Amino acid sequence: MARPRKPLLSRDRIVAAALAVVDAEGLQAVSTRRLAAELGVSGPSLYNHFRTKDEILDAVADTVVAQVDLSMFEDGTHWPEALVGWARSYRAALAAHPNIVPFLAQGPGRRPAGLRLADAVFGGMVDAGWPPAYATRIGAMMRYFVAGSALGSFARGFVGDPSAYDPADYPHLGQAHLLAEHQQRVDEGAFETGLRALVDGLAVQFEQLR
Amino acid sequence: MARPRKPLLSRDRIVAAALAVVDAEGLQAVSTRRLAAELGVSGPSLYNHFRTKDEILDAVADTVVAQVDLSMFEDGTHWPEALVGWARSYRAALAAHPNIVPFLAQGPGRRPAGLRLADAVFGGMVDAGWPPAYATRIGAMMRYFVAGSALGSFARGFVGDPSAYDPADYPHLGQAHLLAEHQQRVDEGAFETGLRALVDGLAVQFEQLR
DNA sequence: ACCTGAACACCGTTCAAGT
DNA sequence: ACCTGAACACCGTTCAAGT
Repeated sequence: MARPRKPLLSRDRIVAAALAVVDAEGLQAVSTRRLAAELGVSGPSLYNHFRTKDEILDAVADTVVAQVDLSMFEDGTHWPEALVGWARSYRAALAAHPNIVPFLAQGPGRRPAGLRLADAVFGGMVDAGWPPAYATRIGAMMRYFVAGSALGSFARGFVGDPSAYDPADYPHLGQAHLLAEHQQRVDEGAFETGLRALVDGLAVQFEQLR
Repeated sequence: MARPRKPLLSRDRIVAAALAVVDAEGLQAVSTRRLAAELGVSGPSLYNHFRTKDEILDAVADTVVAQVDLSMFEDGTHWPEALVGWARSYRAALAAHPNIVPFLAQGPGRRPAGLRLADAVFGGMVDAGWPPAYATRIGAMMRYFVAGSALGSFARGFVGDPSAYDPADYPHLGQAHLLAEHQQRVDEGAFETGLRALVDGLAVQFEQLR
């Protein structure tokens, strides 16, 4: 076949195929040969569009982060509400593609969507009256919390079998086997409670700065 | 050589070798052949001690989590101080081996050290007067925050080169290139500020429950 | 029980060759 | 410029064979 007169591939098609595989089967299922097969080409073809496999995953991560709503930092919303709305949108974007999160949260993060996000939060907090050093820390701590919550379910860490928790070893985990059953409710409840606590706690510090 | 009269390997030796490779060169540098070479045996030998490579990494993750200090939940420390001390020890344990964190935070988490940790926090919060549903959420949110903070540096996400931040694209990132330089201070400051906010915010909720 | 080498079905990436 | 097949140096894991 050699070179077709119209390219068979594009960066967008490759990224879409990679995201589909990541979502359906996880990070480890993504291989250049697998993606190529999915796209009807041979393995090395991908290297005409990306320099490495990691660059493909970087682009996938970027499209996920690009889904995060940042409008609340520009429309005059008060900072506590802006932070809450943004964090929910941020978490929703990551939770929609949980398998890419470990890659996303590790990488160097100089991806455009990540920088736009950092820019918006920082600007929003400074405009609201936070000193720049605090605005930086707020962006960082929210990323810790959101990435951590999207990275792996807390509740899924517990098996549904009660016999897994010997009272001699784990005296307080008598009800832990119920967590798996209510995984989503537990994780969302923890996220909301933590978000509330973070923002309430920041309000305390904001007052002390006046 | 076949079977030696004294075993060449042990689970502990394999785990120690894996942790050393993870720390020195990252998760992707860990391969069964590489570990075997490091231990002076051939690749398949490892399968006499672990069923899969993931089981080896599970054991590595468990030894890291086992370093976390849980004593503050049993010695009568008031809950806000207990939470702060525990979170610092938790973060320190993970930050000492950042490369294992993505694996650790993702896994099913039915590792003994993880269960002991969950048991201690839950028991400590219930003893302090928190309703069980809240105690669960507190354990979960702290894990989100600590894992997220250990997973990847926030500050390292920014390049040290000022020209990377075109003011037209990122109007508020004019100083962002300084972050890389002060990476550790920035990440630790964000962790401490976030931890303070979380605990202060929880105190507000604790009052409302009375 | 615990080690070995050979083997299977994979990887990411490079490169010369084709149009 | 953009595709191909062949090739290189790797993987995780299984298995029969040895003591």
